[in-house]
Amino acid sequence: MTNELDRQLDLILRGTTEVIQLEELKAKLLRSIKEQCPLKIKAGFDPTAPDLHLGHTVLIQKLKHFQDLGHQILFLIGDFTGMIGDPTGVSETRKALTKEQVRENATTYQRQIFKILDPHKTKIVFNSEWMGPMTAEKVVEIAAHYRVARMMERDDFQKRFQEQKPISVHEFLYPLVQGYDSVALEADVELGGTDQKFNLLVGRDLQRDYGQQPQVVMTMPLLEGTDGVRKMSKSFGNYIALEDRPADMFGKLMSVSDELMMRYYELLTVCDLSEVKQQHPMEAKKALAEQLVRQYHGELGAQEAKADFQQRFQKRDFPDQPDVEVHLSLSDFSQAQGLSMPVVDVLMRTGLIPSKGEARRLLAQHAIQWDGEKLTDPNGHVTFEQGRPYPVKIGKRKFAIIRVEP
RNA sequence: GGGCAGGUACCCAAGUGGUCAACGGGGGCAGACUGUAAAUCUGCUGCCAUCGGCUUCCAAGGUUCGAACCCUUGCCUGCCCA
Repeated sequence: MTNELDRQLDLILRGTTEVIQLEELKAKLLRSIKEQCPLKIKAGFDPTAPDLHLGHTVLIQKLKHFQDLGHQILFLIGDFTGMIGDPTGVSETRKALTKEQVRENATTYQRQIFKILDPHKTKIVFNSEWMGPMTAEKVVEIAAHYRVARMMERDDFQKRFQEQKPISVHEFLYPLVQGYDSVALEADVELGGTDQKFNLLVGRDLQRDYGQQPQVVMTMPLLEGTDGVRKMSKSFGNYIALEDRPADMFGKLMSVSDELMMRYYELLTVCDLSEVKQQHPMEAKKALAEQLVRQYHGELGAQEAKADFQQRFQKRDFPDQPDVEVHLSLSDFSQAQGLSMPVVDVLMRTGLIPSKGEARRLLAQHAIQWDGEKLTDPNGHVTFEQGRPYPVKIGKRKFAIIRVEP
């Protein structure tokens, strides 16, 4: 039995930042083994961001570990919490999600997480289930379980308070609701990023107050985004989404610094790090990109992405698949000019450039290659031959084909 | 309820009557260099345009030849006092 405990602990503790309390975890595991009763493992997710990225997978992989060990995964979608709003200060008015949207987002979640988790063994729950019908009386009662001073212990509250930035009352409700979710689910363990530590701990306190065994809290490191500095997040734009096109995913992974690559290896794979270090960094990076793309897009996607990458960037060739193909017709040209058009207009037609000003800039900066030749005149024109495809390269990474149809 | 401070481009942040499409930093984009590395260096970074024009500095009014800058009201945020 101790063997089984060690075996489980080994996998569970891999990569975790902190476990509160380790002894409690051991006790729970032991009991679970003895009584053959799986532990309830809870992790909460925001319903407004069904666009999962690699940062989320650190946590999901950990859930997977628990799942493989036979425990019950509770994948909580915080639809109720999501309807109130998000606790990041400078928010605009957020639209309440409709039931349909929530259901839709849930489907999107499933599509993504089931690339990692086993759908048959994963229970998806919504906190609106118990929070929705809750009376105001009950809410007040829950709120009475927690003190403002303790609330203010939370880092970001404290920081914002000191910086004289706004904190809304409902933001205090956030940790409370999240904590109450643990009560409602009778969670044994809750997983979260290190930034969630405070919220996770509130769950422990509330469970204790409600006469339950407090959950064990496990925090996972936050994965740095592609900038290598800030945590991966959609709002920073430094993320690699699970549903990024294979080529994009591959490309984003390749442009990451060597240092960050090691971090990704550490948190996203089970590869032996010392072996990785033996390789040439570029080879190692390609292997990483290939491995991750394969996980989310399959073998074929991985191979295509790799080939596309090598062609586009390593050989600097025009890719087999341009980003867009533009078809012009004779009516796009004025009769007086024949088949000639200002370059700026042509570039706009690709939709790959936000404004004509941007197009001029790119021209002035020698970033436009037309049919194999650099164009540098912002006021220049190009002339077409009917039916012939013209390859255009915009900057380093955008490719288009333009053709005049009869 | 009262007093005070503040709301400027994607973010931070200068500017406080004309020389402001608005200093600087971050971010982004591009070029050089490369392993599409990262780091670094350089340039660009409201929109349209050949000069030049057009729409911006929370919102709406107002003063003025002229306002991001002054006045009024409103909205928003923080602090202090009750």
